[in-house]
Amino acid sequence: VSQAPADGGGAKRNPREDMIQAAMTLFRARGYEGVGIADLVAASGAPRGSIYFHFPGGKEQIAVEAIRAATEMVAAAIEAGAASAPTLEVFLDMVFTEWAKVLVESDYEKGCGVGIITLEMASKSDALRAATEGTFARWQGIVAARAERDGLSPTDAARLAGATIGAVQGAIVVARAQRSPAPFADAAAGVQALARAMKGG
Amino acid sequence: VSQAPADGGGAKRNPREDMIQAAMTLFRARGYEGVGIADLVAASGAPRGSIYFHFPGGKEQIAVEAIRAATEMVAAAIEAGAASAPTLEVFLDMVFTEWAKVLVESDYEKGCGVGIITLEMASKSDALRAATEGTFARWQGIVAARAERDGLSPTDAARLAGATIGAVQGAIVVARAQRSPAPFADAAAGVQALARAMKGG
Amino acid sequence: VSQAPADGGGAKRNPREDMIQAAMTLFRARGYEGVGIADLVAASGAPRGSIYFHFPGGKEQIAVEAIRAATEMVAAAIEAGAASAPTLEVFLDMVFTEWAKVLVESDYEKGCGVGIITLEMASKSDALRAATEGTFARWQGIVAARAERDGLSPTDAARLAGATIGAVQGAIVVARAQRSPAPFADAAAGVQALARAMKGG
Amino acid sequence: VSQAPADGGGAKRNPREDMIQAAMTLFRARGYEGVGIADLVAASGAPRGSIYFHFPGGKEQIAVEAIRAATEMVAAAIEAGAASAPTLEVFLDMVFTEWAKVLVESDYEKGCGVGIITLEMASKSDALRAATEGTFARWQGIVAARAERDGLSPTDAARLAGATIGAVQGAIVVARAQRSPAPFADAAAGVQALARAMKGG
DNA sequence: ACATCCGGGACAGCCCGTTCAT
DNA sequence: ATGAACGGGCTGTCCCGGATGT
Repeated sequence: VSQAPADGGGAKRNPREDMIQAAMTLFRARGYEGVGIADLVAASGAPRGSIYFHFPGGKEQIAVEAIRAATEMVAAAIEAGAASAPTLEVFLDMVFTEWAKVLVESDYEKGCGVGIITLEMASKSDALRAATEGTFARWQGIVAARAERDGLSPTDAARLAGATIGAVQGAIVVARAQRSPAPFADAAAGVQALARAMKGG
Repeated sequence: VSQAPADGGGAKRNPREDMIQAAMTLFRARGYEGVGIADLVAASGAPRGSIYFHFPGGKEQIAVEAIRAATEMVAAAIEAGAASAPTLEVFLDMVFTEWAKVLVESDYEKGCGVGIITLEMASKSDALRAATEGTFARWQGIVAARAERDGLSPTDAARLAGATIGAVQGAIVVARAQRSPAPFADAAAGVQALARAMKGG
Repeated sequence: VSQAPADGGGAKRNPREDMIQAAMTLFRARGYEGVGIADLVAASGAPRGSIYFHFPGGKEQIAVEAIRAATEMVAAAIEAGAASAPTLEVFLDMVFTEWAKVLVESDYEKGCGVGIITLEMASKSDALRAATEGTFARWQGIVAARAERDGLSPTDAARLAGATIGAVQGAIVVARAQRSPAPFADAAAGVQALARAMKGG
Repeated sequence: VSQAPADGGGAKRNPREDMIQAAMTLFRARGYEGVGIADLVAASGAPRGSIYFHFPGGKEQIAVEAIRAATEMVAAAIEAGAASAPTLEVFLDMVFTEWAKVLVESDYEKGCGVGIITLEMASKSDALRAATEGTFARWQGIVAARAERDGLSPTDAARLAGATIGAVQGAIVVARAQRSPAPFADAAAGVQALARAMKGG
């Protein structure tokens, strides 16, 4: 990244970073077990031989780093929304709308890589489970902070944020099964009702 | 196993049924790709040689039938709750509480087999995706019917039911990541707020 | 084996047996680590897909069974020599002479598979080490029995047999390094001297 | 490490020498194929990148130099024994006793690196085979010289020395298989009988 | 109808010995 | 003299058919 001063824009960058990007993309669609190292190599264009130089921990380490990257990428998007939205309700709507758009525009192939890795691997690899744990806590914290900004108590804000993060994950599951964005609207309704109740009460 | 009506004394039942039961159990914990045919054979005690006699469609067919069996098993539990609960709010609480109990008592190993298969396989096998689609619609229908019984309009009932089913799936994801039942409480709060708003409005 | 009634003599037999035979041959020349599963498949003509049906323990199990087969094959040869030789000294000479012939005729490629596996794997796999332990004890027992038949005490016979088995293994090592049968002559001289001393004493 | 003459305080010595020492140690226990470059780097602490600067011939060259170093190290020990022992018989006993001690004290992990490389690589690399050839000739020469000093003819001395070197190699093999020092006693008996016969004759 | 042995490629993740840019 | 990077090959295991009984 640093030593590419005059790069038109389409050239290859760090093979290590390419691998993580490819992992994020493929895990989102096909899960951890459904993606092989060979797929990651093919998708990233990274050289096969240096995988275990960059990632001595193997596929699991790649996934951990992909989870971290995805965590920050999504966190940045949520934070941008939280900063730009005039009210909490608008912000929450943005969250569900944006996720629905991701699903629809990818023809329901792109889900949440962290969610799928959680379900597949939580019982098998504690390293992966721990990585996913941090992800949801991170996202929840951003939502809670925005909620507090609108006057909610820390307790209420945490609860609302937990409901939001969970509702998104669930909507992704049902939306992919039904090939429909409707679950996001349903989920948004629940979270919005909670937000209103907390504000009104 | 539990509803065996007149079995002389612990003898083997239908090997076909045993396989489906084993598949349900294993898929819930480790996902579709994480469970091999050998695991199913070992867990079910079914004869290895006749798998492709009973299930010509192979592993995918086993999963489809396991999804159908799980769909009906969970549907029966939800219907029992819907019939016994005095109010919609109590019923909704029961749903989240029961699911939380499943997670906690299995040390967060048992999730929802349909949810995990959805995320893993929706992009790969339309047969599996279609099976999961029916599952969520079925469960949602039961919840919606109970909501209508409490006076909600069909439109509101469907939305509330959709929020409920999605919130459960999402809570499972986050609960497994965090090894905590808290996400179910958060999710319940959102759904309850929506139910109250619909009743009050 | 059973369903090949009218087989001229050169046709394929049990693929399991073929694999073990190939393993014996290849391990003798190149050692355990120097021979891959692919080599065994190529040399034996056995089907690749059923290796782990016949040998669930993998390469190690193949080696254990190859060691057992080699043990018995050599034991049979030693026993034949022990039975046919008129005196202990003639028998001992036969042992060294026969082994020297194996080395020379194979251009010093064929050694003792058990010896090489011992040196390579004794510190890594106790299953393999234990298999080799039995091999040398078995061979030593045959030699000792022949020595007792010539009047040696059990103590002397065991010692002489131990010296013989060890001397053969050592002669194989040095002969392969020097591409010469001379080490067998030297080794035989030592063992013969011991036999004579025991008889004379 | 031990003979470091004027080293300020435990600092690193020649990385080239460290690599050879590590190779000797590891090859003795696990063989040539069983030791990887990474193991050598880890055990020696030498920088990974400069291996092919110091050893352009790669792993094979490292092994050749390790063989040469081991040859001289053992030769020095044998020569010391030959010089100090009052008689040929005492000297021979020392050889077997010392080797037995090496095996026992290392829990049968340390063998003769030259012997194992011979068996593994004689058919694959003539460079390695040739190196091992010189080793055994060197050791044999020292033993023969000591035997001549006790009055044996050059012919007898060479034969006795050959028997000795071979018997040691063989005893190492059997001792590692059986986790017992007994093979050294058996081997010593044979060689001692030969020495006595030659002297007496 | 039902069960079994065996066969069949393909590919999984991992690690090897080696070389390049500096 | 070296950290970074590389192509190839390792063992193990996958899901799945034929051939063969019973």
